[in-house]
Amino acid sequence: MQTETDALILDEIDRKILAELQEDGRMTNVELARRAGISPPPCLRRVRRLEEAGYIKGYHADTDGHKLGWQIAFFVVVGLESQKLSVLEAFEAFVAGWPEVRECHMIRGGGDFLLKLVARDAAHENQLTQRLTNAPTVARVQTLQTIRTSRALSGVPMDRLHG
Amino acid sequence: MQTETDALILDEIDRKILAELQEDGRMTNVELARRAGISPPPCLRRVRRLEEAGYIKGYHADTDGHKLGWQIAFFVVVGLESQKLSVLEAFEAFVAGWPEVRECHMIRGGGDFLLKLVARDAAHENQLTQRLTNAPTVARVQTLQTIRTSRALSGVPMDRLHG
DNA sequence: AGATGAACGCAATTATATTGCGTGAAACCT
DNA sequence: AGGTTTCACGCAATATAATTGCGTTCATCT
Repeated sequence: MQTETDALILDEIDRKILAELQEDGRMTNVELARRAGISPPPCLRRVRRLEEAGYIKGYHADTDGHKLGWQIAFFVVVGLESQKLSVLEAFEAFVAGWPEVRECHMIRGGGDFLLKLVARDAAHENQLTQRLTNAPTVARVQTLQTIRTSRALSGVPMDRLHG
Repeated sequence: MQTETDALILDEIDRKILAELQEDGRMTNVELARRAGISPPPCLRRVRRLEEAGYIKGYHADTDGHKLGWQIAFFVVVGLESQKLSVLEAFEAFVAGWPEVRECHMIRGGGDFLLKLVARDAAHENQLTQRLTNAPTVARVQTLQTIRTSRALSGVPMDRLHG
């Protein structure tokens, strides 16, 4: 789950395991083995191997943000005044301290970031947006507020892929 | 994990459980109970209750897309020609069939979507972008390609929140 | 005070995870 | 070809964990 070593050669069974765990990360190994068509011990060994090689980075419960009081999810495209690495990294470090920032992607072209944030309500969202706008080195802020999400799949497609 | 009924009153222990499972969704109930400060049976009952009430929507393995051959992750802001509900829903249905589309968010303002996609390589990315550009009712396409992701947290902040 | 309901924890049971080991198939020499 | 090494499998045994049943406690309500 952590060591992140080198590349493995994955076969059909490994892909099936990855697909199943991507779908239901809490499935028992017995059930997983049944679906993969092998017995539990080798199935568990494969899972461990995938974890140790970094193909599986972790497991997470998918919680309902709305029910937990986070009414708003929004994306922000942030443009910085500089493309210098030190400035980019400073910005990443700046938002790293905000619990509301759930994702931070550096975007091609230099000096731009796409953030995903959550907020408890509109006032909170405004506060966060303002904080970004007023942040040092931030030149431009574009907010994309989510109205509804029709799809939110975890991971990657697990069909027809190489090893 | 499915029934999605009404709202619950969550206490400190529930929040701790949610926080822990958000962080490590495959933790054993014994360990979870230890961290939550209660014994395993009531801990399991709480987890079931959270699942059944929809606070936990599922569990997923977090796989390494890059290692699995999905070299590129990118976001696309799509503008449609119309804001009519039928058109919006048709677009959602259109992309719902693409395995490369991992997220589809309708954005405030009407007629806009933010998609997250993965692609095996640059050619594949171009193909996907072209397919979107040429899609019926699509008026505008803006691609935001991810260079690197410094943060990708699942779920929501679990501190200082209400029930 | 007595009744009611909710949540706990213990103890017992059932199921799962994990380890050790022998076996067979395929790849690899020589 | 024959011998050897490697690798993954599955069985069987053991260690852990999940789950259930039940009695107790505590807070609330009447």
